[in-house]
This record gives sequence, structure tokens and C-alpha cells, in this order.
Amino acid sequence: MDQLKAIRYFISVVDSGSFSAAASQFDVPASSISRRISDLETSLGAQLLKRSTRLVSLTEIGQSYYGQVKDIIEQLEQSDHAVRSYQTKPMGRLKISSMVGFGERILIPIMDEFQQTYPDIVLDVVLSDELSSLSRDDVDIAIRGGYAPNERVLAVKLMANQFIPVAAPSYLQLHGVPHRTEQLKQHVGLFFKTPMGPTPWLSEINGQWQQVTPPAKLITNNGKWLVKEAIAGKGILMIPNWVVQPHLESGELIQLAFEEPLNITENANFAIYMLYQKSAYAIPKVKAAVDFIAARVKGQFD
Amino acid sequence: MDQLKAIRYFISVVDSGSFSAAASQFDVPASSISRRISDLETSLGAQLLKRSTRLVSLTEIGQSYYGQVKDIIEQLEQSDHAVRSYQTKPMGRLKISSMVGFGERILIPIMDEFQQTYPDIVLDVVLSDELSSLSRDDVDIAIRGGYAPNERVLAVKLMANQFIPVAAPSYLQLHGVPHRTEQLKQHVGLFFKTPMGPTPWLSEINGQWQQVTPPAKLITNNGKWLVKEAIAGKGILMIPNWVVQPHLESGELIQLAFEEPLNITENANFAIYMLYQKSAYAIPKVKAAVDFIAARVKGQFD
DNA sequence: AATCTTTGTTGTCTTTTAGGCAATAATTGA
DNA sequence: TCAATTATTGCCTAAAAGACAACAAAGATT
Repeated sequence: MDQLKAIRYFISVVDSGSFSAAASQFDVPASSISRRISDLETSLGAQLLKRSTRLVSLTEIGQSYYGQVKDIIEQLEQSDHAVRSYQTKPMGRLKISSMVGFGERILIPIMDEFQQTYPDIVLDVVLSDELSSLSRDDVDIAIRGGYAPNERVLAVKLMANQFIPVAAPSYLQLHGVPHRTEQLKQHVGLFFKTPMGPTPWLSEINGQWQQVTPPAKLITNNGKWLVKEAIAGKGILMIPNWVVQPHLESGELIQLAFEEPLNITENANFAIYMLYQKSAYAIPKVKAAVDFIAARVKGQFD
Repeated sequence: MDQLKAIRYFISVVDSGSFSAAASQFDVPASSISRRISDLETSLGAQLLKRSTRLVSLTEIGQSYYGQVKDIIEQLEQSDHAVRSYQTKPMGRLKISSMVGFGERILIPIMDEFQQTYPDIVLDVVLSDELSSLSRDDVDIAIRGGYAPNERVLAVKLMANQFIPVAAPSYLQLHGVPHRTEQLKQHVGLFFKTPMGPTPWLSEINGQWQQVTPPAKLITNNGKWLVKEAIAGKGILMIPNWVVQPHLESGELIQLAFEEPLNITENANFAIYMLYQKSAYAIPKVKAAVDFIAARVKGQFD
């Protein structure tokens, strides 16, 4: 008996809720579906499905088996895919999804050289702050500010993502330079809006994290605009340090120093991670890109 | 193509290192092995094995595929086994492996009632402090002082396993009652020997964990003997609190209190866990025992 | 309530796929 | 160099899955 085939039929029947739907999905007669699943049940010595001509439902043990084999089949298909996409030469379409800011300022500049090194790889880079599903084969590499969703996905820390407070010299001349985080409430805030919403500013005062968010002047997820407004002296901005690094060096913006810690999260380990399927690392194009990005970003900005 | 069959052949060839050995293992002609694996390679579009008439070895991608499918096949066989041994009534042989001390003092007393509740389950309880392999179907439930080996094994925390320092009143009269962990070095130690070796005593002094191990009088893995010697006033003993609970209540032993934290590990989460295969929970006898033990032990000692 | 339609199962035949056996080629050990 | 072991290939047989028709059962329709 081809158990794998039987399991695929079984999963299809459960997902579609009928034998005939599964039959048309696999383009075989319904009798085949019926026979294979019946074989499977016989070999397992238990009934997986409760049949009535109009409704197909899972038995208790069928429910349990379904949950397990669905995962197993998915793993197997991932492994098969990894082998199939294996070539000795890195080539093919490589889809990378990155956060907008990181993509514009860090990723795209280094990928020019990547394309020259690997001319047979067709890059498909999507910049978005939405979370995309790494598992459904649509994205090979994702760059996000969070951890790996499960144990089959590897997360490489590319760089720290420390939010720092900055302001233009003109703003500080007008409103004064704050030295204690509590003073921030008397200032003007420019707010970065993450996919999870606007980020309140937190400060650890006397061992307790408290909000020290100033009144808002602007809230946007567009980093460039925020920086432009900050340079124009419109307010104080909390933003990842790598975004404003050149403006700090040119003197257009000045980093503020406070006596108390200031951040946008209580968790100090906020960082940017490169995520990819563990099994996909066997595919040369993925390996090439993962190694390249890790080497460039970590070497340059760490 | 029966991919599952091909993969089983492939795994056997890798494990045995030859096609003919795999053939005799499955009792089929070697030509079948050759054909199936060849089919598999064709369907995957990559070579998995490097053949030379005398030596069979894995290619790079074959190595990767082998590691993945071996795990997948094992999962599938566990799932199949769970369905096959599924009965509505809890019955059959149930093998439990437990640490000696826990088994004698906690497990065996409650399992009397378990046998009355489930007369059709034949208990096979092995007490040992050695680590046994849960995965090879030889043990259904293991009770150990550690974490789960992988994500398919569930670990239920049964009780804390806090080591506390105790001594007999007679000992304390003779040697004095220590109040600071540093004083322990002037005392006499009775040492519990875990499977990982003897356990040094650690204390957090000025924010740093340091050894405060006294000179040894006795080192053994036999908890009963240790307790007996401690009651006889032979020395100070570090031992899990549930082991000496009755002796503390009777006054035969007294728990020592120190100004600094004292433990045998820097990790505070030392505890006793019940381990079992996730998929095995579908088997009524396993479910019955897991639920029973969790309810009894957690309710009684938590 | 009677009929119609959809759906799953069963029987029979055909096609596909894996197993069995002998012959062959290739590599290693004596 | 010869013998022995081992993987592959060709050809035949056996087993298993697919195709198609007929049938039975459960809802839906009238």
C-alpha cells in the first residue's frame, strides 16, 4: 500500500469535507479515494472517518491522526522541495521580504553587489512592514524586528535596533535641552508607528518603567518624513540609531542624553533578525544570500 | 511511485552502508532497492548517494535529506503506532521509568489506586537514575529531573525539586548552628550523587555564585542511607525537600536557614518533570496514567 | 410522502508499478 | 591476475492503483 498517497487523500477529504471533492482535486475517480482511505484504516486498525452520504467527519482518533500527518506531510514536502531546488550553482528566483526602513537604507545598497556576484539569481525584493508567512514558500528570506516563529525557522541577528532620542539643534535652541526623561512631557513628540501601532516612550524612573510620552505632533510609519520633520526642528524623535546615523554625523540632528534609561520597550534585546527556513539553507541561492547579507550587515553595522 | 517505500530503502542503505545489506533487511532483491532509490533521485532531480561498487556514501544534499526524512519517518511511525494501539478502554502494558527516590516515595504509593481504577493496565515500573530513551518505544512515561529532549516530547512539571540543607539536632548541638553559608566549610557534608556526579553546594555571596562545599563524610546516590546518616548526626545534608518532609515534621531533622541563598545549581527552576511522547497521549492507557499522575502529584505536593 | 439528486461503496477490467531472477559491469582483496 | 562482492540492467511476473459502471443510502425538492 502506498501509505503516503492514502494519507494525502485522507487530508484532502478532511479539508474539503467530501470524498468526491478530494477525487476531483486529485483528478481520480472517487472510488480510488474510498479504496485508499479504506486500506489505510484497515492497516491502522481503526476508523478515521465517520461517513454518511451527505457528511464526512473525523472520529476522535482520526482527528488526532489528521493533526499529526498533516504536519508530517508538510515537512516532507519542504524537504523534497529543498532537494528539488538544489543546484550546484546559486540560481533561480529569490524572494526577500524586508522591513521598509531597513530595506531602503541597508539592504538595497548591498544587494547591487550581490547581483553582480550571482548574476543567475533573480532578486524579488518586497519592502513591507506587514508580517509575511515564511512557510508558504512565497518568501525565501524575511527581515523582521522579531524572533523566529518556530523551531524550523532560523533567526540570524543582523544588528541591534536601539531606539534613540534625537532632535535638531534649532529645536533645542528654542525649547531647551532636556536632561531628565520626565521633562519630555513638556516637549513635542514625533512618533514612529510600527505594525503593532504607535510606540509610547518608556523610561525607568526609580526602578519602574513609566510612560514619558510627549504630546504628538506627527505620527507616521514613514521614517524619511519623520527624519525630515525632526531636522526641520519640529520635535523630538525616537528612532533606530542606524536610521539617523548619517544625520548625527553631519550635525543635522543631535542625540539627547538622559539621566534615566529611555526606550520604547522594556525588553533590551530589541533587534533586527534575518529569518529563513532551516531546510532551505541547502538551496544554494538561499545559502548564498543568507551568508552574503549576514557578512555585509554584521560586518558593517555591528 | 511509493515515495515512502523508497525513503525507507534509502534510510536503510545509508544506515547499513550498502544496497545489498538493505536488500536482505527488507527481504527483497537488491535490484529493487537500486530501482526505488533511483526513482526517488529522479523524482527529486538530485543525486542522494555516491555509489562505488564497494562504498556507498551520501552527497551533500543527500546528507541533508537523510537527516530530515529519518525524522519524518520516525514521526509517522509514532503516529501510526498511536492509532494502532488506540482502544477506547485503557488497557495493555504501561512502562514507566522513574528516578529511584521519587519512585519509592511518591510514585509507588499512588499507583496502588491507579491499578484499582484501571485493572486492565499492566504496570511495568522501572526505578533508575539512568537516563532512558523515551523515543524507542520502550518507555511510555519517564519521570526525570530535567527538560524535554525535543519538541515532540511533552514535559509536565510535577513538583519543585528544591534542595534544602538539613541536619540532626544532635549534630547542631555538637558543631553549632551555621548562619552564613561561608561557615559551611567548617562543617561536615553528606553528599547526594546525581547521575551527573556529586553536586557541589553553591551560594550567592555578594551577587556571585561560589562553592561553599564542606569536606565530605559520605557520598552516595542512596537517599535513604544519606537521611539515616543525617539523622544519626553525622553531618549536614543537601537534599530535595520532599524527601525529608516527614523527618522535618517529626523533628528528627531541622532545616537550616542562611542569610545567603544556598542551592546546588544556579538555575532556580530545578524541578521534576513527567515526560511522554506527544502522540502517545492518544493512547488511552498513556492518557489515563499521565492525567492520573499529574493530578495526584501536583495536587498533593505543589 | 414520493421523487430526485448527490455521494460513497462495490465489482470488474485495465494500467501502472514493484518484485524476482538472471546476466553484466565494476571495483576491491588475495 | 583472478576471485569475489556489489550495484545495475533487461525481461518477466505479481501486486496494487486507476477507470468505469452499477448500486445503495441519505438529504433535498416538490
